[in-house]
Amino acid sequence: MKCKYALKALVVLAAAEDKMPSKAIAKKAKVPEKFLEAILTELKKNGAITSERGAFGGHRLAKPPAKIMVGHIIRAIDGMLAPVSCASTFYYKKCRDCTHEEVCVIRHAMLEVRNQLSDKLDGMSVQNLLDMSPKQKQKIFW
Amino acid sequence: MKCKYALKALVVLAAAEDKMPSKAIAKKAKVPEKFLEAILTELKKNGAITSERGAFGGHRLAKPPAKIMVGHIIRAIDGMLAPVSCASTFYYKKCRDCTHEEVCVIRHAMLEVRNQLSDKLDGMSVQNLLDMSPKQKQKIFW
DNA sequence: CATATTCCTATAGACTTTATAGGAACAAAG
DNA sequence: CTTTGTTCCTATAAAGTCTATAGGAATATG
Repeated sequence: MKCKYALKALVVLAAAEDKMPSKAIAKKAKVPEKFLEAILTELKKNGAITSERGAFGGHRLAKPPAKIMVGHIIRAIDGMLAPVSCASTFYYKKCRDCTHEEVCVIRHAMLEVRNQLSDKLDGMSVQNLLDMSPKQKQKIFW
Repeated sequence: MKCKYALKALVVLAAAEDKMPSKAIAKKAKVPEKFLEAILTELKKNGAITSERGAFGGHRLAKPPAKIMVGHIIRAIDGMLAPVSCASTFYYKKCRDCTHEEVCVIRHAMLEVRNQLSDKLDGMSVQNLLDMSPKQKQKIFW
């Protein structure tokens, strides 16, 4: 959910013409307000969005939506893409239950899975998401 | 872990020449005994293995390892492959936060992901896992 | 009957998920 | 300088999932 909410928020921001307060994003994205606040903070830390405080403050994308990659966001919010930590590039960690990692058949298999997954996810941008929406005036994304 | 343990148990059984008691599998696979017991029960329900009770009982594969698919096992143990339930084929469930599923951009994107994932995982058998192990007498899989 | 095993049920600690609540810090407008 | 609308920060918490552990009933063999 958290990850999904993050992506929804980014799509809303990508479609918006100006900065938006979290309340407005929450409404458009149908995400619990306070929960979204925390997510936006994470997205900011991650460099995907920027924010302005105070009255008439709000959030906006930090870069063009075509440069914000879904894989990057998922890693920031959810953690590793790989099914097992020993097959992760960005969150590598040794397994307790395998001693000969070089020959571990589970690891080899899961490396293949993780590579395919990251190819897909790192090649998919927020702009791509936006483009999946059918062309119409009243934008409904979900 | 659970899923990984299940796959490890299946690889051990695939490499074995005869039925094996759970204790022996646990040792070879380096999986907690009692936990493995529960997993083997699930694998049996799923049709991947058969078992015999009593002294000299044990577990064996229910079919040739080339016909036991990793995707099938993961679904049985972990549940859906899809990142979101609305994009799952076998575990479909409507999201609360999306009303127009047909146009939902998140769902469309995650459908692509789940399709690639299931192609990979449903095309990978326990035999394939076994074949990833380097050829040598003393079989060490992990 | 003794032994080795699967099978079944219950329990439990730690962690993750999915939030909610309350208020401090900040910025703009009147 | 007060009001209003924000972000930002910290704490709390209910529910669920994960990762087992424990104990023993049922079953099969010799």
